[in-house]
Amino acid sequence: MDNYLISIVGPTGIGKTNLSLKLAYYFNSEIISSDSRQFYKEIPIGTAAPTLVELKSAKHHFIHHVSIKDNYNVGAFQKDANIQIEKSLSSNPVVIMVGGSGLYVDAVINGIDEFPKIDPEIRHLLNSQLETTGIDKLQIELKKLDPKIYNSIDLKNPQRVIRALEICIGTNKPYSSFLKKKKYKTNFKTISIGLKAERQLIYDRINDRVDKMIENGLLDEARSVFKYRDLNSLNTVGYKELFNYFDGKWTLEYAVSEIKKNSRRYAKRQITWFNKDKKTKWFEHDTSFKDITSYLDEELKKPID
RNA sequence: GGUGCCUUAGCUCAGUUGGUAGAGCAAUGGACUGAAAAUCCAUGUGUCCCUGGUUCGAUUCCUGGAGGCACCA
Repeated sequence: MDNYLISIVGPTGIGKTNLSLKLAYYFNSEIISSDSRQFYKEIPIGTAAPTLVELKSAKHHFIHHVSIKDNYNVGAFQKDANIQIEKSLSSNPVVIMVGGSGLYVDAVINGIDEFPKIDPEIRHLLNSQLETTGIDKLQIELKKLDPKIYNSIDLKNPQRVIRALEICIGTNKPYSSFLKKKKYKTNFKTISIGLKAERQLIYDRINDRVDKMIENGLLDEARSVFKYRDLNSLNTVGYKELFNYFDGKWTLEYAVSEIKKNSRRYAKRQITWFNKDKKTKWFEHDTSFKDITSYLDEELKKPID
């Protein structure tokens, strides 16, 4: 039998974790998490990470494996995940990947170009330039350093402009020169399945889940990382809003309703992203487990091309 | 029971000296190569409470009704 990565995608709160556990049991597989916030060990509640019991029911990777203080990103994840997937596949031909971070999922499945490490000071500098002189100056700078990328990225998006610039400045080469798009080779085939549901149901579940997080101690968790609020890892739904409450800027009630709203918007963006991949097979969230496994068993039987 | 004010988008409200309407928020669609639970772009949502009347034409003016709020009994 060939090696397979079964990737489970879908909006937050729809039941991906639960399905991954059942599939891990069914295939006797290990689980790779592709959730860019469940990586962080300090923030399990607000990121809806699997519980200790759930973590014990199957071998998990990339859950709580780094600290909010670490500078972790897609590139690092892609490398780490590929190594881990190889390892896991050596003992079982099927490995499960589950998570809602589209870019991270994509990096593992389709690859991502390599970029050299850049001194974080450059980004810091560019960010303060953005504050003082505005994005126009940065756009002009980018046009000079990399006219090719200037014509293809979203110039109104400061994060995109700054990323391209930091590469140009840090490497003395245009950002676009790193976009090799070379053929990405893995020794596994990917089967992608998605969970979907009516928008209203997704939203209702998100709202309920936020209330449960509060009951389960999200406030204490957020308070415990409050002093690290400026870290990128904490620019996260559930924390950034509570930080405003701790500051006295928002009431708790308002902060909670903002968490719900931002989670809803996040779910919407996830749906947009995952809809792009036409190879994903979508299942209603309440599809029976048997229907899902019979689909997967069929796919596993197909000859690899 | 009386008097006054209110009723317009999912919500809060603006507005039309009479020519079927617009803000904020919510929502919706989209983008995405190391910040991605991030960041960015785009888009509207309508029995203008009901009923008659005046008028070429009423959401707007007038009559009656319903609901809400306030004050007075």
